[in-house]
Amino acid sequence: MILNFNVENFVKDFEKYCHKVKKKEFAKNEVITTYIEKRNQFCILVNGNADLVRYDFNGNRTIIEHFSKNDIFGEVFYTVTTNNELLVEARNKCEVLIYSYNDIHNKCKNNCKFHQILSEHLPELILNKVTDLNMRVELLTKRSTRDKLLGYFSFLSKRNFNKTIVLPFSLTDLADYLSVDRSAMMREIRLLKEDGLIEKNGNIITLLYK
Amino acid sequence: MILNFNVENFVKDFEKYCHKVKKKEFAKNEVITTYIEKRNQFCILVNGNADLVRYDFNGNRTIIEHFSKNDIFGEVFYTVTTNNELLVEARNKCEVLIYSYNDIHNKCKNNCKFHQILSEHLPELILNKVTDLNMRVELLTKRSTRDKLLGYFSFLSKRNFNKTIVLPFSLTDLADYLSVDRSAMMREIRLLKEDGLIEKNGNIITLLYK
DNA sequence: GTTTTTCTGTTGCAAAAGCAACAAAATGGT
DNA sequence: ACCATTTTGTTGCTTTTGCAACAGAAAAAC
Repeated sequence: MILNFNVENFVKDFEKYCHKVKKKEFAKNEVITTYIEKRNQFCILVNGNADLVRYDFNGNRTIIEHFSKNDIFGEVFYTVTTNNELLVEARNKCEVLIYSYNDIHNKCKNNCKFHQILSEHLPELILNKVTDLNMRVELLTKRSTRDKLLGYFSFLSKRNFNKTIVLPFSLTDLADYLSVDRSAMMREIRLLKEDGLIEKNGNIITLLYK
Repeated sequence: MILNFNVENFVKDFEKYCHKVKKKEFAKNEVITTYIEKRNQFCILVNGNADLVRYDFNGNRTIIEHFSKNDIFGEVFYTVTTNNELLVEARNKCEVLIYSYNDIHNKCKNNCKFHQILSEHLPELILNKVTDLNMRVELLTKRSTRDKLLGYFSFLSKRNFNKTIVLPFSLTDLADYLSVDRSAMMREIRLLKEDGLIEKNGNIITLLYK
């Protein structure tokens, strides 16, 4: 996420600002929060990697969003419309700032700086989510696994101004993110290599076209 | 879209508020705006139906969003990440309020009421887009055409508190919205009927399960 | 009210994606 | 350094989806 709002600085001295905000640690695979109970949590991932994940009734797992350092998540950014479980799971050891709010739009009773800064930047933060979501819809509406892969690779490539990209998660997770079968995706990756469109070395991919 | 912000009243007296805002009419199939050129348009659909549509290189058409009376669209709500054409097309005769802004977050030089109200409600409006987008991701990540159909039907059913729903567009457009092949979708609808899960009469569908 | 166009519904066939299962490689934990 | 677990890569087979083509129904245009 690219922001004018400097999350890093904001997070650094959070204790100065508001004592209602807690920093918590999570081990790998721990559930950081769920989007089903209405606990109104707003979270900042200070360190580590986490995924917003949905499990459906058929046992399929879908990665809705992937979070890394300084990413922001919580129920403000996801008005739940689903019946399925929505969990944020720690991919590895995570440090998270958690703030439970009643109404994020209204000022904190203490009128503290944390909330002041937060509500000032909320539109910007939400607009960033919109950008991510639009990208995701863009990807998911592609008709074939091949186009989803190429679409995702070229998104990462453009964002980092580099034909060589490092996948932010495992191939197993990539399949869950693109919402396709893993083995079919592996087959397609092999065909992309055979067609000379990409080179692959572990989770490092180089685009050879254009 | 369900809003606290009363679009209808807001729109009614827009001339009082700001002379920079223009009302335009569009005939069926006319292009209302495109999201490629950076003209920074913010639009309110006063009357009619329109779709945000993408055409990809294979000629596939995807309906990204469907707009009806009082819906709001424009580039503020869609930070473009794509190479493809993104068009808003009038489905039938449309009346649209169009406002081209430099920076919607800053106040209008005239300090007019239009912009005051607009920027007050912008977070709310954007949050509504987020809800729509999350629903869309939810749908698109479903693995089969059947699940996409059932997911969409039950979304409409829940929203209107009714087991009987009226599809907001043609079956051809529904396929473009769910991002599946039309004939395959028709086949699946037939199977849903045969399995006794739905009843169908034109574009009126009744859910028979649960 | 007639013609033209779009939409619906269906089908046979081809292509793509999903499923299940397995071995090898890599990773993580202790 | 070892063992247990997860991930990668592959394959044969099945199921689902997409494509092309067409006829009838409905809607729009004139």
